[in-house]
Amino acid sequence: MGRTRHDRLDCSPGCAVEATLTLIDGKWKGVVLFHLLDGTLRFNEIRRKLPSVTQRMLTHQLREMEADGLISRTVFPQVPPRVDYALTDRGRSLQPVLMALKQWGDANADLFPQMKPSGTCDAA
Amino acid sequence: MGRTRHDRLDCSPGCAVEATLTLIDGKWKGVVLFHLLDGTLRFNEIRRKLPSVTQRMLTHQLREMEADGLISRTVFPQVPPRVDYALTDRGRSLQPVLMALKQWGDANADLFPQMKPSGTCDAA
DNA sequence: CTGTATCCCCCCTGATACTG
DNA sequence: CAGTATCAGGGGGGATACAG
Repeated sequence: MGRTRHDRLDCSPGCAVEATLTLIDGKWKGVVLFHLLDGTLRFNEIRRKLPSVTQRMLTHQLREMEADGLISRTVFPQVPPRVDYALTDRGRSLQPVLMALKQWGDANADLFPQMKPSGTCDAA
Repeated sequence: MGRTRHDRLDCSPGCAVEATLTLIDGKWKGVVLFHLLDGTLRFNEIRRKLPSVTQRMLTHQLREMEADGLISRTVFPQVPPRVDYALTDRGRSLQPVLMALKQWGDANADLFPQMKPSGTCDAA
């Protein structure tokens, strides 16, 4: 079945915290969602924004987020193929969470020596 | 060295999102931080709040959060031993992030069938 | 009470090649 | 362009026993 990823949930008052985390952790998910806040993106457009993600992993993470109802996947029957990814309403509702994560990360950039200051990135 | 956990960081405009996630994902970290918002806790007090965490994992996660400067660890040289865990200023600054995660989780509880409504948990 | 130490397994993740 | 298939490795995580 499809819900095995959420088995880590126990039931304590803070379980909703972990529940949300199970949806957005996993390598790249947070960044992908963040970029989709700006609008629909094609597969390779997302790929270009994540310099070191592999094709296999990106596909996998996108499929999981689709299964969780966070993003939508639209296939255009063309040659060459075209697939658009966009946030669903539920995915977009994560915006406050994503912005909180980003703001904290920027404010504590000293913890992440390999993270360049916001705005100086290669994908900017 | 101690920073290998953060190797997943690439440099794209959303990298701060992933950066923050590397600190609070990992099983139980989010919930532990959430509970520590209410005040200092002893090792076994935390353990009681996480019904299914193993001793080994809890120790490990606590050590990582300590290394990341999110929590402080105070050892009282007593028999039996006593160890207090508390949020550092940096850890407490995660409050907006943690609350955003919790609010979203509660608002989307339908995604997590095994999560009982907030307030009905065994540890309440 | 608060941990370490040891063993072990599964899955996440990567590398590479192939396909419609 | 947008994937899938396959092989392989490393580490996250669990169970259990032991220690100060």
